[in-house]
Amino acid sequence: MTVRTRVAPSPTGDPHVGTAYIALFNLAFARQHGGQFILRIEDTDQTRSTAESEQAILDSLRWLGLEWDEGPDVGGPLGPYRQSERKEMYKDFALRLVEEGTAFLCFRTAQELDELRESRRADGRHGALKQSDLELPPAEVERRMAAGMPYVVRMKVPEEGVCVIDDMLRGPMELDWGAVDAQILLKSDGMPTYHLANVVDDHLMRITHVIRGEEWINSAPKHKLLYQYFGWEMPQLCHMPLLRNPDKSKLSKRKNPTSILYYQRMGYLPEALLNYLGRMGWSMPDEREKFSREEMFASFDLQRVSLGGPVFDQEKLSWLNGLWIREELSQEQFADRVRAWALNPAYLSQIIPLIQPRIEKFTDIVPLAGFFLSGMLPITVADFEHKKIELEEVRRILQFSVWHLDQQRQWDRDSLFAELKKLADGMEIRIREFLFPLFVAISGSAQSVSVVDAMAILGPDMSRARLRHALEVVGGVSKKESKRLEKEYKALTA
RNA sequence: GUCCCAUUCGUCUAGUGGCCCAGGACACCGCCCUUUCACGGCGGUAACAGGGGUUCGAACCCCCUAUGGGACGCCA
Repeated sequence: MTVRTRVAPSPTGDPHVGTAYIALFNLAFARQHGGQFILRIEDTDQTRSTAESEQAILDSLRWLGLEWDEGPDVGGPLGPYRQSERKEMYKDFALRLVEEGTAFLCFRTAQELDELRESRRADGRHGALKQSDLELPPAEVERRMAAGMPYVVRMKVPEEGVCVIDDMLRGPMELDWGAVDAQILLKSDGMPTYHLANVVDDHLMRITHVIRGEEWINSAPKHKLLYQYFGWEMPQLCHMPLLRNPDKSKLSKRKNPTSILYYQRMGYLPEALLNYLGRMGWSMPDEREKFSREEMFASFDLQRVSLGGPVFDQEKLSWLNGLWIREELSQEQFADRVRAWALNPAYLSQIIPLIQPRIEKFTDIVPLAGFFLSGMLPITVADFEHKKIELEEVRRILQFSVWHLDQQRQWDRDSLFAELKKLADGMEIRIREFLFPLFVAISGSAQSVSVVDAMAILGPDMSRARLRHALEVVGGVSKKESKRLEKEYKALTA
């Protein structure tokens, strides 16, 4: 038995807890059955992943105690799409379907596609585009081909009827073919889409079980059809519930820290975080709350997964982490863990250049740089008093910064400074005044080391969490106000 | 909008037709322990989304409604 999950690097490169969540259940299931667990990083688009972001995912999973097996070599877990012979392989598979008549070349332009979808919607039909919608007169095809216009390979999809997908937890699910697009298999740049790569790889790697997030249910019919077209056996599918924000929406960084790196920086033990993820939608037969990876694997039973999307509750995670710290660590181990957490050369060497020029004695270190070892800072609204900036303006600066930094992909000090400067200029606030609330939010004080350096060291999720926390401390932004500000912000950044 | 998936205390969950006027955990509240606080111990508030069936009997099976979420890309 071979179980696999696929992970996509997030655009910001942060390893997502949802990734670890799915990986955990794949691994548990595989280990329980003495099978292999294969991890693949999927990024045929190559817009998200960099060598660093891929490495960050692998490192984070390893930190959590999740391991994976090598399996049959189909490019390895990292960047198989960079290899040109792979690209050719997928192309060959796609063309094979074209020859067999289950896929076709499509010369439609992006604009035409928009119009087609628009008219379908206007008619009140399903939005899905089928082969019949996409067909062009033969003469037009010839003209476009002769003109060297780009084309894609699409799979043919039944116009109507239902497709039954068997889910290990949900049983048979009936999906309507009418809602399924004639899916693109090969993009005009010759790269496979996820759907094609997914099916081809799984087959080559002899995957027998796929455990993935619920968001994939709707593409299961495409996958099933591809298996049929190729004449391959399809793996068993299992769709796990999605982790949720406190407001029940899909866990997202705008509402909740999602990066494993954040929980690391926050001082959670990997065992505790993994334990907590294991409690999301799953329970031990004896309902105990605290259990190790090995204990979980020993009693694992996929049927005990409950399907309601669990809310990721940091408070309960903290309680569990406290349990692990108190009950599982000797004093020696405790010391080792703290060293590994932050009192290590790699972390300290980032901080030292910032504080060394500013202190007179070592006892100055904690007052000046203690915020590097803290979680949420104990700040109050009084800390934001400033002789030139009204509280209202503080709120505006913090809110704009939160929005702006949410979209920030590069998280080094120079890009951060450049972006914040741009924002300050747009708001017509002098940078030194603009930065004041950020200093308080990030470091807890207006007299501190460079705030952009601090943000770079603390990382995106910790920085964002502190800014959001600060925004709450100064009274938050009402819904009405938020709408008005958003308009203003959009005008600024447009 | 269309399709799909889900729905037990605020949150995580147990529960697969009688053991359930629903059990545990976090959070919250109270008491005890204690020179403070925390830890720990004890106790409390608090839920089967609603309506119809099926059945001697329903949190559990079926249907409808509601609510939440997800998916509808040359993203994954």
